Parts: sequence; structure tokens; C-alpha cells
Amino acid sequence: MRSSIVDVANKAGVSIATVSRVLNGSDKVKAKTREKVMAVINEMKYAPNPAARGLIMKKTEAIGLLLPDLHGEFFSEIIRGADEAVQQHGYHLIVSSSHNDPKEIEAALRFMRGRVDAIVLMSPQVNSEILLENLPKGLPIVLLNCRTDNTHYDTIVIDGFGGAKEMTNHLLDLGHRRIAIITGGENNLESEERLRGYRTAMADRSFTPARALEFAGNFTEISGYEAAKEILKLKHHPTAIFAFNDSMAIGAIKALREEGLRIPSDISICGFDDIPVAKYISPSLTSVHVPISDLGAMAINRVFDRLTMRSRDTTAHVFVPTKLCLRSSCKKITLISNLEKEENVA
Amino acid sequence: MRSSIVDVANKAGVSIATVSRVLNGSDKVKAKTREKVMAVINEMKYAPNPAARGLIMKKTEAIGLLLPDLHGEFFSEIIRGADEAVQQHGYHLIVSSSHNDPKEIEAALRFMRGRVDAIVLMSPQVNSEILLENLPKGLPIVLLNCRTDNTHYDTIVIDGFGGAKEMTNHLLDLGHRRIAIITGGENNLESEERLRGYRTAMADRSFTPARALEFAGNFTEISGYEAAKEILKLKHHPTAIFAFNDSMAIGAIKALREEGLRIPSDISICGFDDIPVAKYISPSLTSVHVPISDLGAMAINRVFDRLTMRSRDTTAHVFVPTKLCLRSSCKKITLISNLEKEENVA
DNA sequence: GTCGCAAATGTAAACCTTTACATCCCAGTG
DNA sequence: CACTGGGATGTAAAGGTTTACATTTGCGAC
Repeated sequence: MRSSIVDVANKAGVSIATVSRVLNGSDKVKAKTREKVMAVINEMKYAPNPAARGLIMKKTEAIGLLLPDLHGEFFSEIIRGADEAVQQHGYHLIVSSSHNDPKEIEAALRFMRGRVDAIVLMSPQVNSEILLENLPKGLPIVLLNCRTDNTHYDTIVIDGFGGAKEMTNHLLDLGHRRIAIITGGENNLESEERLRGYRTAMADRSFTPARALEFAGNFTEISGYEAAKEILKLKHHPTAIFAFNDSMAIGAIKALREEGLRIPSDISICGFDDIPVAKYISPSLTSVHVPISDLGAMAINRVFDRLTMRSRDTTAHVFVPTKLCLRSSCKKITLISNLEKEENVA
Repeated sequence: MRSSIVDVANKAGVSIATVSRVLNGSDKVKAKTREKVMAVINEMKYAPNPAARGLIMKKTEAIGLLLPDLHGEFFSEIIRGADEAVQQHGYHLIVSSSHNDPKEIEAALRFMRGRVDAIVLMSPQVNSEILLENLPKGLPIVLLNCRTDNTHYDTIVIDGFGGAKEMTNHLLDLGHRRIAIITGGENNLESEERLRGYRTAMADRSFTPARALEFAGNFTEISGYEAAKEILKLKHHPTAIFAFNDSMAIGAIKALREEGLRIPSDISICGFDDIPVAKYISPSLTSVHVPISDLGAMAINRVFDRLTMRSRDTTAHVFVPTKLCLRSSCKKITLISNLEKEENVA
């Protein structure tokens, strides 16, 4: 049986109020009394019950982080950034994954209600209406890459559109015209934004992006691998593949290699996110840099801004820019390849 | 102001006890009453306050997971496995990282006390005495890859010794004699076990492992990269490099490539852990397979065994076997190279 | 119509804190 | 000496739930 504040008070010969005051620092307690109480606390190894404290203080010192998935380095980096930020405030993280399942999101949110002081939610797939219904009221909430025009919550969104557009332009600059893409699947905000960026870049240069060159993945290595195998079944291979994240690019590279293609001499490939491993694989992967761990940290810091009332009533909507990160997986191609342009447009 | 059980009771025209009974299923409540109460609950979106519940039930439905670090896919997989297992029981995860710092471990453990029903602790670096002092009493605790002979806690330990020995033997079988290793640093249980395995395998075949071929890393890509650069400064290059985890192997590969070496024709390399990305990089990485996510799941399941009293008083000490996973980053070498054997021994 | 019994429901204590308010004590003042 | 005021400490309520125990209800049997 764990000892309670009453035991400490008895043993120290004071009231529980005094013990509480000693515990919470501040209040005026005579130095001598304080020492006596502290001695007993240390002796008994007493630690206040967080549930009781939470009950009356309505404060848990924990922050909920709900992610769509836990596969791969992307989410791992988000967690790492969030954990570091949270530790600086003496807080802790309750992590959960939703697998993009509304039921699981609801369950996690229900669980977190009352257990956390704020929630950071990343849910690029499930649409906002379902989300908004289940979001606990009265808690600071930061939406990470969520599909919503609701300005009632703080939001942080990666500029997937701009990043993909920039990458596509880069590929076009290198002379590529037949550019296959591997998307993250339908209904996924991140994927859709990147798709929009790709199509816009193509259209801006008067190339009609061919639907036949758009392949669906789901952001996992294996899906990139499989998509690449499909791509290679095309009669005319594309000269470049733009995978909508690095994991899929890595999977695709494996598939390409298995078919005997050399990268980038036979085919160029690039990814998105710039996960840490991207610069280490070979060829090092050209990607769109996203400050992944910063994203986690930003969300947490935003939460603390709220918590400390520094920004009580203003919601912030941060748009995180990306940066093209050129490495060695893409190569400039010759005019001969450019002749394929017409086919693509057709 | 969040609604409480009292509000529900009033609105439904019943007592709080009845509401509580409806909430907790079981007890005998007339079907009609139950429906009425449920209707109000749904209407008000009422959810019980976990602090109050935890206070009286002494149960939090959360499990603490304290890891040494959050960098890289290894820990990410541990979390994923743990999260999946925990979700199956309707529980949730409180994740924290210690950076192998006793102060941080203590802080995290203090935080978790009263907030979790059990703790899974991975701490290959900090020695057990410090740990044991801070471990909350009366809570099921599973030690993951911790250095301890204390049989009072459940433990799960990867067979780093066996895995490294097997890998070393494999390299020897391929004809390698000058085998450089990249360790995970001093004082790290995982690294030490793998080192022991390597040395034992060498000694068993009557090769004296040369200290000059042992390079220190810290399990990160960059440290593998740097270690490999050092290795290449050797007058006689080793014919194989055994990195003590895959991240370092990946870093090392980059360094080797930068120096113009081809893998595996010029030099063989292998890792340890078999993180998901290992099979996708090129050349696909020969590694020692560790069921990483299973490790997380095993720890959690063990915790639940404890929690459900199924194994109240017996501690379990699980030794997780590893499995050699051969891919294309290592190659058989010719007898010519074998002539180097003497040098190595010397 | 009354009684008895079981099922359904209600009451209140307990869990452990924090904190507003009450009390006590003592020094300083008139 | 009586009184004031303020610092130190104590008392008790509140926070939201679960549950042992108490009470009510409903119904069949006599």
C-alpha cells in the first residue's frame, strides 16, 4: 500500500495542508517545519498521487500525440521531435496510432480526454468532420497535416503542393518528360497535395500529366516496390519516377535494381520527406526536405503557447515550407529522350 | 466545464450509481433504464474522468515505455510492436526517452508512478543498481535488454552474443579473416554482447581478433559513416566490416562508396537487427535478424500476464534468439585474401 | 390484502490531493 | 494590559468516480 499525504503528515506531526504546501514549494512555511516535513518525505519515499492531483488540478502534465501510423522513420522522427520538446517542459507524451481508422481515433481521443492537457493530432486521411466531432472540447489541439478549413484549431501543414511542384520542375529542368509518380493513395491529404503540385508543375509548362503514369502506393516501402514493378511493365519506361515519400522511393529503387536498371543512368528517382536514411542510401536520394522532427517540436511548442495562455484566443495556422534536396538519384537526360515528350502528352 | 456523472444522472433521472453501473457494463440494470442512460450519455458525449476513476480503481489503463533513444527505425519498431499489443487490450502507451541519462530515467519513472499500470524499460547503458533504486515498487516491470542479474524482475534479452557469433562464423566461412567491427560504444550491454560473440567466434576458430580492427560507434548512421572512414585509413583494408547494427552499416556503406569501393566485390559489410529498411537498400544488407516489433509486443504481453495475475509471482526471463539473414552485401572471397590471415593474427 | 423476497436503484463513504477559509499564536502598539 | 494584525498552521470542502450497503419497487404466494 503506497503511503499518502496523511501518513507523511502524521509522521511529521503536521497537517496535510502543511505537507501539501511544502510539496508545492511556494507558500509560507516556517523553515524548520519545511525541513522536518522534507525529511519525512524522503524517508518514506513519498510521491504524490497523480490521479488525485490531476482530479483537483485538472492538469496532467501529459500531452497526447495521435499519429496515423508508426511504420518507418517519418513518424519516428515526429515522435522524437515531440518528445524532446515535451521534455523541456517537464511534460510527457502519450503516443497512439490510429491506422487512419475513425473508430481507433475515437477510442484514442476518448482515452486521452482527461489524461492529457493537450492533443497533437495527425490525420491526413480521415476527414475533418468526423474528427471535429470527437475532439475533446476545452483542450488545446494542434492539427498536423489534417484536412480542414476549420480555423477554430491550430494547424500545421506541410507545403506538399509547393514541394512537389518544385521537384517536378526540377525533373523537367533535367529534361525529363515521362515522369511516373507513385502516390500515397486516395483520400490522403499529403498525397493529394503532392499530386496537385506535380500536376500543376506539369501544366504550367504545358505538359499534360498522363494518368497512365500515376501509380498508387500507400507510403510504405513495399507499396513503392510494387508500384515500380508495375511501372516497368509500361511499354515505354518513364525516364524518372517521383515517389511521394522516401520509403516508397526506397522500395521502388529495389524493384528497379531487380530489373537490372541502373540509377540514375537508366532511370532517375526521387522521393519526398528527406527522412534521415535518404542521404545514406545509394545512390543518395534526391528528395524534398521536410523538417520532420521540427514538425513534432513545433506542434508541441504551439501547445505550450496555448497552455501558458500566451495566445489564449488566437489560432495559428502554420504552413511549413519544404526545400529541394538534390542528391545523386536523378540525372540530366539528353534530347533523345525528350522526343518521347509527344507520347506523354498524347 | 465538462459534464460529470452527476449531470448524466440528473438528466436521466437516476442516481449516479446507476449511471456508473451502466458504464461498467455488468451489474443488473433494467434494460429500459440502461437504454435511457445510454441515450443521455451519447447525447451529452459524456466520458468518465480518468483521474477520478484512476484514483479509486488504482488502475490507469496506460503502460509506460521508457526507451534509451528515439532515433532510427529500431526504436520505432519497438514502439510499433508495443502499441499494437497494448491496443489489443484497450490500453495506451506513455513513451519517453532517457538518452541513457540516469537523471532522465529517474524523472520519467517518477512521472510514470501512479500514471501507468506497468513499465517496460529498455536501458542497455545505465547499470542496474541505479535503475533498481528508482523503480516504483508494486508495479509490474519488464526489463528489455537491461544489464542485470537481478531475478526479481521480468527480463527480455536479445541474444546478441549468439547472433554476433553466428555472423562472424558466416564471415569466416566466406573466407574473410580481416574482419573489422564497428561497435555500439563502451558500457552498452548490446554492444558488449555482440563484441563478445564476435571475439568468441574468432577465438573458436583460432583467430585472435585484432583490437586494431575494432572501431567504436554509437549505433547511429553518422557514427558508422565515420568509423568506416577510419577503417579505410588502415594500411591493409579489412575484407569485411561487421557493424553492430544496421544503421551504422548503412552509414558505413556510404563512406565506403565515397571512397570508391564497391560492395560486396571490394569489401563485404553486414549489420545487426535487420531493421525493415535493410532489405531495401542496395546491396541488400546481410544482417542478424531480430524480431524487433515482436520484442515490444512480447514485453507488453508479459506485462499483461502480470496484470491479470496469471503469473503473479514468477518472474520470466526470456532470451530472444536471432537469425542470420543472408543478403547481398557479403561475398565469398578467394584464397589470395586468405593470405592476409597471418597479418590479422599478428 | 398482506407478506416476503429478489431485483433494481439509491446513498454515502472512500480514494488523495489542493486550497479557501478559519483558527491560533505572538509580537508590537496604544 | 487589551487589542490589532499578520504569519503559520489547521480544517474541511471539492474534485468525479466506484461500490458496499441500504432502501425501494414489483410481483407472486398465501
